[in-house]
Amino acid sequence: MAERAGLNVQTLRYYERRGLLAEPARSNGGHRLYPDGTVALLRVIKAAQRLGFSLDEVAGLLDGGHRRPAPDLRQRAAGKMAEIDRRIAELAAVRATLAEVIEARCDSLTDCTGAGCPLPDLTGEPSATTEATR
Amino acid sequence: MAERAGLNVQTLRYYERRGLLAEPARSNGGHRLYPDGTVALLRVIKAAQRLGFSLDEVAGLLDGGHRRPAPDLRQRAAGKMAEIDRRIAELAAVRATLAEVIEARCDSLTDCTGAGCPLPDLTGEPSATTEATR
DNA sequence: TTGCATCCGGTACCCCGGTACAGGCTTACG
DNA sequence: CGTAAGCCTGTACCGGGGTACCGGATGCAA
Repeated sequence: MAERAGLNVQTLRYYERRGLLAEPARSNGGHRLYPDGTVALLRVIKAAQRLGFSLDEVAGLLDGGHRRPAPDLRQRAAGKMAEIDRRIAELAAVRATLAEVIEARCDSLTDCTGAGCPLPDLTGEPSATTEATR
Repeated sequence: MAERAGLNVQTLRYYERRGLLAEPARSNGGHRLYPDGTVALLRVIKAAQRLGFSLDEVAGLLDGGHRRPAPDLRQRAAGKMAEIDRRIAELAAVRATLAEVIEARCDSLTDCTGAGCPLPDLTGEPSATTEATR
């Protein structure tokens, strides 16, 4: 199974523990007998992960989807998209600050000689300049 | 010290272990006596962290900055910016796919009835449709 | 001097998504 | 029937950034 799905055996068992895979039937000797469609299910799980859902969230999506025809997926996708937008915005802000650091030719975290170095602001330091400007 | 810097005491000791703070002098009884400027240093560390540097990277930046006048900071900031650009690009791709999922009105991860549902593609599933279209 | 807050070192635990290893049992193939 | 490959459970570990708890020692003020 693991081979067919391109996953580690331990990962399958991990998913089982996390509730993503139902406990499968067993052979007399105790070996897991996976039902048809398990490969497809695992691919769905990986796809959902790539969309930014955590394993717990994927478990919820799978459980919900089986019982109700629920518009849950759409709702959760929308929520996830908002979350991703927030993360993108954060990263964009960080990126902008890094650009300033580079542009100001900052040369040290602690004693930057560059003009317009944005580092003092970032530290929340109550500098003379900051005080004076308000 | 921890109180003045707004950090947990354990965090200070953790930074010491990680090499971000030099081992401070001790009182007779063994209590740490932090030198002046430690609050400022901790603020710098937090600022660098906000810029996306890991603790190891911050340690490197601090060490380097003390000895050489090195343009290291600029170089590393540029590298970090590229890294952040990559992460933003990944998130943008995920965001786009989520938008498709929402637009196609997908209702289930496993049995989506929406037209143009992008999920099959994501799973890497060798579907009949996919086969036919090439 | 006494009392209480705080610090000390050491160790263990948190989240997240897995991965590895040990020691033993089962299954499939020849 | 023998043997090797593969599975079984249980437990421990990875990385990153901390946090919590323990028993004991210290520091400072009244």
